[in-house]
Formats: sequence, structure tokens, C-alpha cells
Amino acid sequence: MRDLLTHAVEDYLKAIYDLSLNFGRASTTQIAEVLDVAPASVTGMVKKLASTNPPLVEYQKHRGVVLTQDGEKIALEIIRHHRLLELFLHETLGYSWDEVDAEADRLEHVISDKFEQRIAEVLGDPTHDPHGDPIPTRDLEMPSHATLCLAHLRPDERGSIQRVRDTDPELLRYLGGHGIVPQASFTVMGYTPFDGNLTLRVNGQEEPVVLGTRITQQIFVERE
Amino acid sequence: MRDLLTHAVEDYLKAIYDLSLNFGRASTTQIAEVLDVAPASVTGMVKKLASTNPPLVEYQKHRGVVLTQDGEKIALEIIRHHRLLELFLHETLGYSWDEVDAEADRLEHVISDKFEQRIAEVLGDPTHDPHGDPIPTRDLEMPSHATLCLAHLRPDERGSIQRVRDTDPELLRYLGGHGIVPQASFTVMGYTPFDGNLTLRVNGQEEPVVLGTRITQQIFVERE
DNA sequence: ATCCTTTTTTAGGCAAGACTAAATTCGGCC
DNA sequence: GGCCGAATTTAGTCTTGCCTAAAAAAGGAT
Repeated sequence: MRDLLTHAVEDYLKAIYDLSLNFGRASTTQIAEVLDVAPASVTGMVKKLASTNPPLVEYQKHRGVVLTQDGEKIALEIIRHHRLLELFLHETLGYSWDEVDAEADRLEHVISDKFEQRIAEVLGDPTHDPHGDPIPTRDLEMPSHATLCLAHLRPDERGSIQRVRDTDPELLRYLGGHGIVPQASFTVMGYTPFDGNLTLRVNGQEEPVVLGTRITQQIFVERE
Repeated sequence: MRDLLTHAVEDYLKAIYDLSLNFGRASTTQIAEVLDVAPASVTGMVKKLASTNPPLVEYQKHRGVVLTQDGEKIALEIIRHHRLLELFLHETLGYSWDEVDAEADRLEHVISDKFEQRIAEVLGDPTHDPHGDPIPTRDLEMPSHATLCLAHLRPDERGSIQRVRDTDPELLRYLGGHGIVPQASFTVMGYTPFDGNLTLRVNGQEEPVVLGTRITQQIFVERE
């Protein structure tokens, strides 16, 4: 009964975990979008996840799913794998921060507990991946993370970058090129009310940058 | 047409490569044994491999298969992955030499060219894995390897361990415990004619070891 | 309350890769 | 030359995970 942990299953659980963080539960359509799969496929898989022993999700028709404790545990294991791998690729193998996500996506399903443990040791039990996302601890506690997004800051406010959504490699390259990486400090110079563009001066950078809301919604910060 | 490189396909090619080294070609039954799969399944897969474009094996009914150039190239890529990974796990992540094979078996199908390149760099373009097996070069040349097996040495001959078959973790632990690892020097002390037991004194070890033919056939050496 | 759009489900299919059981072919031996 | 046993192939199924198209259910707006 435990061998139902296919790669596909793991991907579903990860997606459901993420969606639940934002919306409380995950709808069929949302899951289908995230995984780039037909909605009908999701229904099928979700039914399977709900009827394993133990069940990994709670499923109500037309109301989407929530992870059970068992499901959440597995999701956190995979996320720990993923984020440790990202950091490992970055720190030890010299990957840039826009390259790590794709490679980690494939490796996360395949590494053993031993591998996980070893890279955690090599990295000194790190708490954050290269994009600033928190890494679940060994006993699968998820540390809290910044939720204030850059779009909400106003002129003259200062802050530090906490994390950046890791989905788009090109965006990451762009941001990296302007010094916008976790821990960087900055000051908001200007803000245009209608289109919401922010002008940012990043400490240590010559030129200020102008960022649209498409971008500033992907960046999470702490006020200083 | 190139996406036919499933994990299963890669495993078949690897197995066929190995068998061809020893026997010139690979029979259905042999492949089935190596992969722990029913012979009928092998026939099916082998037909597929022979009818792709380009074909990866040459197949004649009832006479087994040989790799084509294309098939061999892929096999060597996988073997390079595997052996680089083994060494990486051993050197960088502190795995013991009996643990690396299983982990590498899963990772080899999943890592990118970039990953391969990076670990090769970190390891300084190594030529041999922890069991002494040669690692194909970047342009997929397979270095030659020792073929003289320990069972063929006679009393008073001296030599050095070159490589050890990596299939059985327990054997590897046993041998490692007695200092029998690649590059170790030794002297053959005695040999019993009927059962073929060898008594070995390994340089740097207190106690000599007695090894049966089941073991001495798995160890390859160079005379000194 | 009903209509309409969105979401979900049903139903039917496909591709990989494995299996079993039943045929067939090969190779050696008399 | 014919027979036997081992090796191989054929034929037919199963499972997983995905797909599409079309039916059905929810839920919001009027």
C-alpha cells in the first residue's frame, strides 16, 4: 500500500500543498493548471489519493481537496528534498539560481533519505534555498516565511529581499542581474499609482530599477 | 523519435553493453536474468529497440542482439553517468563503496548533461569509479581495463587490485574490511588445487585472508 | 426560480512496460 | 533423419498515468 508513491503522486501532493497554502484547499482546475494536465486527469488521480490506506487527501466532489496529515507529511518530504537539492546545486555544483529548479524537480523524486541527509550535512543544515524559500526541518516542520510582497511598499520605505518565486528562470536571471537576491537591502524610490510601477534602489547597485506589478508581486520582503 | 529513451530503455542498453563485452552478443535469457524480468518481456523490448529510427540494436530471432553505434553511444552515456555518480557519492558525500551502486542506479537516468559535467569537474575528470571500473571519457571512449582475475594467480605472485565487481554490497563490505580495494598491493601466499582457495597477504594488513573462487573470480588484478 | 457559465465528472482510449501461458525453433544426440 | 529439452517468441492481459469529448452538477446573476 505504501508503494503508491509514484512521481506523479508526489507531484500532485506538492501542488496541493502549495495551493492549500494560498487558498486553504485546492480545486481540480487549479491543480490541472499547475501540473499542466487535463482536469479529468486530476479527478482520477485525486480519487485515488483519497482512497488509499491511509488516505493522502480529503476529497469532496465539487469542492476540491485538502491534504490529510499523511499527505502533508509526504508533501513536506518532497519539498525538503527539492529545496535542499536547489541549494546543493547552487552552492556545491555552481549552478546559477535560475537553473536549479528544473534539475531539482527531477532529482527530488529519486534521492534516498541518505542522500538527503548527506547534502543537508554538507550544507550545514540550511534553512533557506537560493530563492529564499524555507526548507522544512528534518522532522518536517515548515519554518514561517515572509508574506509581505514588494508591491505593497511605498516610497521611502526600506527593506530587505526575503524570497522570490522560483518559477520563471528568465525573471530570475533578470533580477539577479540587478542585485535583487535574498538578503539584499533596498529603498523604494518611487511608485506610480495607476500601473503600480516601483522604482527601487538596491544597496550596492549603481542604477535604480523600475519593476512592474507582474514582478513586484513575485518578490517578498521585510520592512526595515 | 528521440524520446524513446525511457529509463527502461536505458537499462536494457546498459545490460546489453555489459553482456556484449563478455559474450560478443546478448541473448534474450541473459538480458532477462540481468534485469530480473521475464524473457517474453525482453523479446518485446528488443524488437522495439531494433525498430526505432535510428535502430539501437541489431536483432536476429533466436540469436540475441548487438548494439548499433547509436545504441552503444547511449549505453556509454549512461555508464559514464553511473560511474561518475558512484565516485561523487563516495568522494563528496561520504558514501561507502558498497552503497554507491544502488543510489547511482536511480540517479543515472535523471541527471542532466550539466550535472554530469559539473561533478566531473569537481572530481577532476576522474578515470575510475570506486570499484576500479573505468569511466568513459567525455567523448565516450571507454578506457581499457584489467581482465586478469585473481583466481589465476599462483603462490608467491605479487600484484595490485585493479577492480572489483560491484554487484554485491555485502561482498564489498567484506573485502573493504580486509583492505582489498583498488590499488592495494598484495602477495599470494597459498593456493589449494581442488577448491581453488587463495590465501592472500594484503600490504598494510596484519592477517592474511583466505578467499574462495566465488570471490577471486570477481576481483581483477595486475601482476607486479 | 431559471438560465448560463464554469467546473467537475463520466466514458472511452492510448502508450509503456510488465506478466502468463502456449506455441515454436534451435541444437545436440541417438 | 528424428526426437527432446531448453531457449525463444507469440498472443493476449494487466496496470499506470495520461488524454479527449461530452454529460452533468454548482453557483451566480437576473
